[in-house]
Amino acid sequence: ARRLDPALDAALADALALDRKRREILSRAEALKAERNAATEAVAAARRAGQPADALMAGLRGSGDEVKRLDAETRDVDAALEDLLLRLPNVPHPGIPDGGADANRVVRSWGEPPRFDFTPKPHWELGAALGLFDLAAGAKIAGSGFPLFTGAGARLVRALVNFMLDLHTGEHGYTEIAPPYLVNRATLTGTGQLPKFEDDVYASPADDLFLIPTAEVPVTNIVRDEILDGASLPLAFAAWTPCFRREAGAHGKDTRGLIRVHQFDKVELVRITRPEASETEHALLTGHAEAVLQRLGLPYRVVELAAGDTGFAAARTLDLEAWAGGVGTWLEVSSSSTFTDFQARRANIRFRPAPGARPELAHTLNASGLALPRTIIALLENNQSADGSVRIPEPLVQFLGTDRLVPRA
RNA sequence: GGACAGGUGGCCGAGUGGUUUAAGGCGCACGCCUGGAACGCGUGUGUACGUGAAAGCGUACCGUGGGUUCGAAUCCCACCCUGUCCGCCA
Repeated sequence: ARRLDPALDAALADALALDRKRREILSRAEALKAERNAATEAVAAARRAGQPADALMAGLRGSGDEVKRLDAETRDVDAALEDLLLRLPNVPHPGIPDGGADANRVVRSWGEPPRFDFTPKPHWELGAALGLFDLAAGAKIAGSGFPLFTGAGARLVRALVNFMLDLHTGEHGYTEIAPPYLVNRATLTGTGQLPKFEDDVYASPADDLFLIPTAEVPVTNIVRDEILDGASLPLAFAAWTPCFRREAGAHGKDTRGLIRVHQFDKVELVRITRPEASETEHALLTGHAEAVLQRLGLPYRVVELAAGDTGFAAARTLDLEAWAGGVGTWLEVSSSSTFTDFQARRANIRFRPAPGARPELAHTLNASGLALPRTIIALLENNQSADGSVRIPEPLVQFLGTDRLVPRA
């Protein structure tokens, strides 16, 4: 109800009805199987005793048909119920605001948006003059929204990736992962993209594989169908991957330059935790993403999403929005979410709290740390000078080999 | 892509239609033994669903999904994965 979607109530009612039906059929099937097992055992006992069992066997002929019919019915109901349940979103965290995107609230901000004594340029103009990317070439090769970075721009991508990975693995304690970029259905179902959002991901139908929209997908699924040792938690993984998103219907507004693209690089942070730790883990995780912005000296604000603006799988999401001084807007460069046990239930991710104790569902969390194109936008636009050159933040200098990008003659 | 061999509990490994309640071993837990330990001996050792207040009872699970049968870890079919060799290839 907090998601303001009346269809949810109907779906819940359907699910409850299906569950009742399933239990009823299952009870009948199991009672029949218990009978059959006893009868079968009688046949075995007779044969062991050397007595003829033909009469017993003849009497049982055809008795499995009803079991088979009930099993088939159970399968059908199970499939219908599962499909329904897989399309239900997570329950919003009780602490977040009701309402849609207009109810989002800024919880804190860091840094000061730069003031310019000239008219700042948007990143697509800066990038063209600096020779950092060639969007026309990308469009020719693949299509609109597939950026092609060149020269120092390509090296800037590599520099950011190296800086972020070194920070998260070296100082924040993450284990680096280099995962597959194509994944199967079970994996995408585990993190919540399937079955509901199949239209949003690129696919290779001949193989029934999908290009990852985020490293969250392969990395969270590392522990799918596992029972983890409670003492090993929390798990913390950092992964740099390209991300592929169809962004169907997103053309037009806010898509200029690198703002919204079909392929982009991102460093992703994933944490697998005990349920009771997930709220403090969420704060810790968000801080790890914020550290990237702070080291780069990029002003940002932290926005807590209202229930109606929170994604399908998340219970609570904090967006990090960096100020972009050229286009003059806040750009989402990271989304830090706790999924409570939503993904863990779908992906069957459990842990044993203590030796010998029953397994429990873990909690999963992830945050971008960070997405590259918008970080590059903020970096270029905020650090520009009147002459079109761009100052490079100190942490990137060693990776980029220069502290200033200068327009080509 | 082709050929062959495999996939059994936390691990190793036996098991070709019903004495399987998955042998045996390792590991782990508890107990006995000991001044304490090792050794030895004994007991126990999964997951999910249904039912029940609970104890318990029932059902399913030997890569996955179907099938044959009164009955399947075992027989049949399809698929997935691993290994070895061949082919192709960065």
